[in-house]
Amino acid sequence: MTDPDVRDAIMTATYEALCEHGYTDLTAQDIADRTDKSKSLLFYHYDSKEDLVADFVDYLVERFDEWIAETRDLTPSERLATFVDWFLYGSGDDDERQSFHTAMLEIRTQAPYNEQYRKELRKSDDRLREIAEEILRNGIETGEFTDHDPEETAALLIATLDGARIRQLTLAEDDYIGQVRSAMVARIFDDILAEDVSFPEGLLPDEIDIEGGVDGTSDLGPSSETRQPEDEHGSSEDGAE
Amino acid sequence: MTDPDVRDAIMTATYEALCEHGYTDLTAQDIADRTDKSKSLLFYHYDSKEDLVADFVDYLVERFDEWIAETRDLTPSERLATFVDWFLYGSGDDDERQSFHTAMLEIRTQAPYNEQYRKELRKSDDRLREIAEEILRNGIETGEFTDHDPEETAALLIATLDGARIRQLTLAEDDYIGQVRSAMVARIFDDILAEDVSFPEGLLPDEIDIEGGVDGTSDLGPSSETRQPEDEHGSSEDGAE
Amino acid sequence: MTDPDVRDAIMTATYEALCEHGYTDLTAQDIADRTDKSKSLLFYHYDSKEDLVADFVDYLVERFDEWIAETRDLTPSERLATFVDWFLYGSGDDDERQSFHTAMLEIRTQAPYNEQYRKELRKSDDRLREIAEEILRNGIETGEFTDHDPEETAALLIATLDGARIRQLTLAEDDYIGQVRSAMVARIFDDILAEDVSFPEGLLPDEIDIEGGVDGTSDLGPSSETRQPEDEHGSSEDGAE
Amino acid sequence: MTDPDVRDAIMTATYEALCEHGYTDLTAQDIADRTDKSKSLLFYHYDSKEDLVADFVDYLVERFDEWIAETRDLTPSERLATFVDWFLYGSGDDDERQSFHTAMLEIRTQAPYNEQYRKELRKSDDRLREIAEEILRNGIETGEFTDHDPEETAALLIATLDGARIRQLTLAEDDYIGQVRSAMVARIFDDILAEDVSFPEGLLPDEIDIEGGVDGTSDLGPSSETRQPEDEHGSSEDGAE
DNA sequence: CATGAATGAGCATTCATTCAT
DNA sequence: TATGAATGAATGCTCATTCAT
Repeated sequence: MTDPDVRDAIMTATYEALCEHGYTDLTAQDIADRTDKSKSLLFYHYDSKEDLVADFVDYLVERFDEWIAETRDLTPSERLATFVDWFLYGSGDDDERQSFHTAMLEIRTQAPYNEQYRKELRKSDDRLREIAEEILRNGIETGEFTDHDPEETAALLIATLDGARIRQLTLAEDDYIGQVRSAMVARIFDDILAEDVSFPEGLLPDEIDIEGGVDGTSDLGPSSETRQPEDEHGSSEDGAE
Repeated sequence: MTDPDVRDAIMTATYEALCEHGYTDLTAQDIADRTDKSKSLLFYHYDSKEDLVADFVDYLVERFDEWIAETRDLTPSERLATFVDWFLYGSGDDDERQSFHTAMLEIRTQAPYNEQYRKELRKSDDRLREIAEEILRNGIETGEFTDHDPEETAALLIATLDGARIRQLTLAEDDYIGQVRSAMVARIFDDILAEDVSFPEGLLPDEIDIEGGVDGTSDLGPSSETRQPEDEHGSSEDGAE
Repeated sequence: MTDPDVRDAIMTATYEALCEHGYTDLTAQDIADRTDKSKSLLFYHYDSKEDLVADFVDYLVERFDEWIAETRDLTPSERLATFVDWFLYGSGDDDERQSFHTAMLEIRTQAPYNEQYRKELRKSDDRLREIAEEILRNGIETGEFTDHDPEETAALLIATLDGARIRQLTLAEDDYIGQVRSAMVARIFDDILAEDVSFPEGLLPDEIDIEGGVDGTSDLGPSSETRQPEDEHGSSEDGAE
Repeated sequence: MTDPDVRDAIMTATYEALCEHGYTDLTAQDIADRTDKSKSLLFYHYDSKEDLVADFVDYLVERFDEWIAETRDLTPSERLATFVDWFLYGSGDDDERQSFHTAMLEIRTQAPYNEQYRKELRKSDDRLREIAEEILRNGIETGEFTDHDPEETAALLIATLDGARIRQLTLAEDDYIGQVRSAMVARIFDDILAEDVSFPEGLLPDEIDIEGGVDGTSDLGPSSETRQPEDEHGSSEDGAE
């Protein structure tokens, strides 16, 4: 894989195919069809479909890291809010986002059976927890957050965020995520934020762009616009003081 | 499906097959192999494999309801602790439990693509939320819990529990669940429990027995013993006062 | 494989496909095409193509044993001559016979790489050597053959016969087999046969019928006729006195 | 193919790949991997894989001729013994030799389906028979051998040798070759050798070196040592008087 | 009810060969 | 010469589902 364009093309095609078919029904053909290349080429570049998907997970981590870098300049509470909303609402248009997270959940679901996926996913999750802890720790240092155990809180935070998202995806018809978000602000962040700090309205920076390009010409969706959480979650500021 | 014994046999076989192969690799043959009947018979009783799995989810709800009935006599805080530990630690031996939840997660993962699964799973989830809300509401009534919005709290609680379990299953190597549990007790229950009430040490009643039998002769594991959470979560009472 | 008709059908189809394509280019489809059944059925009855071919070799041994039984009543020297000509000229029409032996040789060729084939082929070869030794031993007992080491002679005999056939198949344009046959009669049998015994003109009993039927309606070739070696080998009796 | 070094490199690689994978599983990649060149280059030098293999057979004949030239100075009975042992035991270490002959047998097996291979193999075989006849004819002239038909005897001899080797390769677990060798000495050579001549203990001259180099730096194995047949065949002189 | 046999639609993967550079 | 990238045509095998009995 000497040519990064080809990898990008395959990764983008994989992303699209995952959104459309889900992991369980993902075939090599589905991926190739979203490429101007042949199915055989996939196996020229990867030893197996599994390898390809594992690389896809890795690719996502790279995109995530790029995105995280963009939030460095925000204050801890802003970063926290950004993090939460990115987690809960993500990037891409609504349908695509749901499709994508569904597919990713399917891949996670295979982790117990699949060493390779497990390894990549853990790598990705380690980054996630590191970032969350870093944000909390910074907040404690700057005095924006009350003193608490950042590791434990990060674990709780991410469990809740992940659970909320997964449940929204797999079960809910109503705005389950919004409900959890307010509860989280009220019950968890209220304890964490210092007296005079309120939980900022979510503001996402440039989204994670799967395609990795800068011009947003990807057909992965209108990925360069700043996303706002839907209105019903706007109640956050009310619940946060 | 006129004969309930046959249904039980098929459901038990499905459970075992799911534990062993996971949903993605579950074949009709796998199920039939765990039965003294033939593969064709499955299609005599169900129109498709999908139908069979959907019925399996329904079957689980029935078992859940039976199990819930057994907790009616506990105090709200006891029921809450029981609920939490059942959710996080479940029934069955350790391996089986994990296998089972992994397989169930796979099925949930299909919900976005599968109307039928979605319907059954929502039914199951509705029961779950009802129970959680009921427990919280009862606690408020008896004064064991402080006044709060039970629906929102239930949503938060379940999101966290679900997220913790899923993350333990799909990502964690360490005792992630234990970490989340303590954080939850410290940050969420502390607010909920009235001044003089502490979070009880988890005590599970008779477990949900998938097999539904009363004699416990099933090979689904030693399912009738009362389970205790592992030691590291026993710290709950410490963190809850 | 409860129904022997199906096995027979598959074996016959395998025989024909082997004759036509050779082992190297034998595909499951080729076999299925010579059946009124589907390709999938082959894998219903056999776990793999390899298993099927191994069973085919076994099937041949069964046919061989049936054929051998028919020669029990001949005198040792007659049996020897029959054995030699069966080995060198075999059954079936000329083209088919060659094709078949070629395919069998390909299978033998895989033995060093394939445990399963090796096992079946050895079984088949053990029968062959047993029969040859039995013939020689009987001849010594009846005084038709001079005293010699039957095991060693059988080894030499079969090596020569096998080599001759293989070389005819893979290399020769001329009547190489005939040449070897006369030389064998002159140089080997001359020593073995007692003073007053001459090597009988080859006379094959009913041929080995791959199909195993009794009516010869198989399309495996006109297999029930008594075969005679081609004329040019008729010189055998000349060289043997 | 202007550069003989490239041809040598490809031929050597082909030899090694054949030993390791056998003909049936020989891929162009396998050959290229044993070269410092790319797979595409093979198709630059040869129109097809088949062409390459055909050239490989031709290459072997060239090596054989070089080797034969070295035996010119021996007496006919010495050359005969050398020829026999070269045929039965060949050159190279034990494993390699077997692997190689197995692969060659696979190629021979394709001859009936493949004009090109057939042509090359016949050329190679013609040389073999010529040499055998030449040795026998010389022996008759010098009086070392009794008068007999050299062509017929050569045919018999080679059939037996070839059969023995092939059977050892594809079937035998025991020392089948040794058994045939003694029988051959006792039953065939005894008739051929003049009264006062005994079959010499096999002595191989410099072996055929596939690589064709003179310095023996090839990793084809320690190919320049004189090989001796295994002990159990040393009984030849005993059986030959 | 119950089943063994049967099948069609796929699917991941392989590999000789081609081609632009 | 030389190669990395690319591909079409197969191939063995799987599995939900059907059906005759």
